[in-house]
Amino acid sequence: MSDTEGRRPEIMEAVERVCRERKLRLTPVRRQVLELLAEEGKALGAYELLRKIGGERAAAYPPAAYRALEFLQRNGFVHRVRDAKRFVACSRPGEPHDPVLLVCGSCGEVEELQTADMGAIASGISAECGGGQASGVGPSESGCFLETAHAIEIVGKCSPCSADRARTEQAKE
Amino acid sequence: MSDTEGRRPEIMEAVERVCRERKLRLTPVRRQVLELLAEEGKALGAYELLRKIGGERAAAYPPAAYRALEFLQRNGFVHRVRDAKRFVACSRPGEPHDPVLLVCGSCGEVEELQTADMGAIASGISAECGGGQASGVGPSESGCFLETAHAIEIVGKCSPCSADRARTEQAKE
DNA sequence: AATCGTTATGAAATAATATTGCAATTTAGG
DNA sequence: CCTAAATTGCAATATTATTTCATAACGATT
Repeated sequence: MSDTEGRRPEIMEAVERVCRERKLRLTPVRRQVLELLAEEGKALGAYELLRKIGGERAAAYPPAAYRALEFLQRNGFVHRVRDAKRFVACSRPGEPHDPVLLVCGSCGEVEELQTADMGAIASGISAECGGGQASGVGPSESGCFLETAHAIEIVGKCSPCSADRARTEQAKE
Repeated sequence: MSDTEGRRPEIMEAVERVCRERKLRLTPVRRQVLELLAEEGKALGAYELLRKIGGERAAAYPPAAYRALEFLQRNGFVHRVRDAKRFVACSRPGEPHDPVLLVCGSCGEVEELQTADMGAIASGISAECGGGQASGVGPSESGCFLETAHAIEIVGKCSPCSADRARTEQAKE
């Protein structure tokens, strides 16, 4: 179902290695947030994480979660899913990449596509879109927007939800 | 700068026509919200709109804005920019399309690319991403996620902001 | 024109998400 | 040990968004 489901040990190990290499401080809070995300294998909200971390007590202290998440994002261990207002463990921590996130508008499931070449995707999109409609876009332009893209979110409907809907529609008849 | 800047009359006319055709009720609040967005030609937040609509009075009544925006979105007259928590007038109201939004992470400027074929973009992306990394993705799969995509947001950096940064970096030297 | 079901609006309250500012502590490095 | 930088604790607050219930407007049909 998820990219990281059941991969907690693998992910934690990779992140620890990267932190050693880059001399990053994977403090207890940061580690715990990442563990929770890797364990769940799905996108969680900041307040969900807070509740899991410290029960009633920590729930009153949002900045703890946001700060840990900020660190994890900055270093590519976690991606922010803006559409769903959630955060998800990166499925390939340490291998720097710009994420392409598929967000299911029905169930909130997030899937992460891997690419090292955002530029190629960008070219594909701007070619498909004609390129002439929006100014300053497209690989041929200087200062091209897409060449500097750093995050893509696609909202749609995942396979299970599509199936659910098909079943529902059928039931109506 | 923006897709809709200075196009308010044109946009309003198109929307009014579509509403007549489809027997949609473009009530005063809905019209006003759309006019504001078309006039500004950029993405605005719900509370910004509230303040512009009714001053202090309406600022205390969020649902008015959200309900109008919901109607406008549902009918394709406005797009929601989730990343920026803003809303922007559609540059081609009435021509149904799935939007591809380019959001500048620095200044919040939103540009709308036009495409009638989200599927082609999706194919491009999943081909570029290998398709094998994420399960259930890619045109070859049944129940493919991307074929049902209905919104794409790309966060990056617009040309002016890229230029700004270049200048700043230069100044540092 | 009266009725009726649907759709839209008014209003208060509250939920959910996110940030700011400052003080205290911890850490890494010299 | 000492210092500068990074991190954490904590309170308060800002911002965005939704829920609930009651009232009002619309429009199709009689």
